[in-house]
Amino acid sequence: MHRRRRRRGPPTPGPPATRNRRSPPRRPARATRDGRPERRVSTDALQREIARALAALGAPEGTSIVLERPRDPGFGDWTTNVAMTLAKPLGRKPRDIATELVGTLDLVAAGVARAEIAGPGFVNFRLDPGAQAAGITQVVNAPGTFGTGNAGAGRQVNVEFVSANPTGPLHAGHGRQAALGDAIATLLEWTGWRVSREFYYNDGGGQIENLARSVWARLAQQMGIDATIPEGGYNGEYINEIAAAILADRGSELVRSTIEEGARAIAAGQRPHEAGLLDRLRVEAVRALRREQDLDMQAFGVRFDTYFLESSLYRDGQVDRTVAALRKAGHTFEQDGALFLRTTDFGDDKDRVMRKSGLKGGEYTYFVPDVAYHVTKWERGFTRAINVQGADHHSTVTRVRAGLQALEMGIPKGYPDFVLHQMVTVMKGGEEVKISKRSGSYVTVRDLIEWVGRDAVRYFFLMRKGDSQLVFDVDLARQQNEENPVYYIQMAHARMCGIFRVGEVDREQLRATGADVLALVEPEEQLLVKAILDFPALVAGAAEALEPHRIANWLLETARLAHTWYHKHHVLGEPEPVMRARLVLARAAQVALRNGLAILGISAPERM
RNA sequence: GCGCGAGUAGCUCAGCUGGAUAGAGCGUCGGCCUCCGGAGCCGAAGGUCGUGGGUUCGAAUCCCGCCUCGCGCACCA
Repeated sequence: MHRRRRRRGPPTPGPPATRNRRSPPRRPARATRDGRPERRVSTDALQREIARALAALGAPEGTSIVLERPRDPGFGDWTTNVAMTLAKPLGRKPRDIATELVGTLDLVAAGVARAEIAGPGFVNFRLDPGAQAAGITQVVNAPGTFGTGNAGAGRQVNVEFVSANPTGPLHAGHGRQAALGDAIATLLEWTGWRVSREFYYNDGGGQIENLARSVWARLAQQMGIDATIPEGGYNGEYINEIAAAILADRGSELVRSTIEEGARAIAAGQRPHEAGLLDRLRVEAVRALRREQDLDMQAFGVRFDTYFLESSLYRDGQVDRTVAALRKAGHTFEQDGALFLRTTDFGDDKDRVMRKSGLKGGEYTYFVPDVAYHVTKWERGFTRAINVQGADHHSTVTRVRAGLQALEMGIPKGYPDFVLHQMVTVMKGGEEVKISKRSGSYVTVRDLIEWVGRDAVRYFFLMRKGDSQLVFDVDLARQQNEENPVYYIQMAHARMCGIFRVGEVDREQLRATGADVLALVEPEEQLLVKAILDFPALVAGAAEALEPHRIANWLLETARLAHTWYHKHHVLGEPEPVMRARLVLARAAQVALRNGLAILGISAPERM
């Protein structure tokens, strides 16, 4: 799919803004692996009581008690495997330990209705249905913060993504990266990190040179002069458009004569000596393409806090400083006229060239500014940095990290984090849309947005984990029915809103107490309640793993439960306590769906 | 050849960092329904989790070998 992409972005920094900051709910001392803020009250009590009972049983100090949701709801609301993990240390059978544990437990103090032993030694706990539902009152009472956490504790993190070369429009692969990077950034914001979204722009190097020469050739052709796109150049129609724009603007005789000379030089495989004109074309072309890419990202609803230019690294001496530091640290050597970095000292399988030999032009290779760039991230105070890239660039991972280690400036070994995603295939009209590198034709982000809309593009790029190759089914994405997962989820949200609209109840003003939801006893209601209450832990887990697809899956499942509930039970017109309880549930479901969609950058319409 | 990723139901994919009888959607088969807002709902069939070992109370999940597919392996970015 995407070939020579990646490598980063346009200008105008802005204040290192943070968005979507939410007040940080605290997390339990160490309840479950991921903490379940909304259930904290009940699990903390349960946790404490189990710890007390285990101590009485003679369990070793510091035995970790893991409370989990059983996969099968038939097993109860919470389960623990301590009896099995203690089997070895205590030298007893898991079920015997479990039996004694249950006998010692004070169920009332633990806040559970029932405890039972099952399978090889699980202890399952069932909460009172009313107590279970009580959790959702917190959702309606504090809808804005539902799902937020504070694992980040206000620390700074830099998320770099898209970072396309300014050599062409953004294609489907960039779209996946934009959706992924933006969602990861939002996930981190929701869990208490101060996030800066960054786009690194490779506005130097050989690719840009090829771009300038390609524009030159098209310009010449448009003026009726014989010229060909150079080897490694760009053939896309957009080059013609850029050339046409330049021509319309400055097609003077002077320009014409210089172009003629330049075209002859290029044809002879030489660099045109009218470097001034080539430089101008480069500037024009880069500016035009950056503007296009900006418009694409804007249409996609992605905003960056910082656009970082590779050229600035040269201009302000960061590249030279980095090279000097690497030499000083003693990990460089010269060979065959080139300067090498001994990256093999840091896990690379081969030493890498930093500065090309004179024969090859004597310039720095891309990886030097890359290292210099990451040094600036560190120096700008980002103790954590995440790079979202296509898997076709995974070879840079070791290289950049090795370069940072070689500097011996205290940057951690795994810095930065990398999130790599696999390729994208676009299906349309039942067949794969082939890309042609030669002709420069491929599916752009803008094409996709025009075909199916921003929301669907986002969802389809986020519904699979990054490790999997992704098939983007345009025909499915544009459907306006339940087969389309985006439509299905948004419809669930709209339905919840519809209840309030028809009932003429202001859902924003709705507040609840535990007593209000005691009537939520139907199985469909219990399932929906559970799914909603799982949301905060889900967000925490997805943020930690940097896996937004978990949110997408949860949304689909929760939407399903909401539809099921909606079809089976009525809200309006029911007796007062039931209607009241169901309104609370409808509101909680609406809030949970809305917040989940917000993390993925997808709108939550009130009606469809 | 080396590195990374993937291999789970007919198809597309989940599987929450080692748990109980491996799940969902679509498709197939059988039945029900027409209700705040739109054909939705219930059930069934369908699996040697690529494969062979190992680790342990317990493996789709962790380790090793092999097979298949994708991506990468530049003095390109």
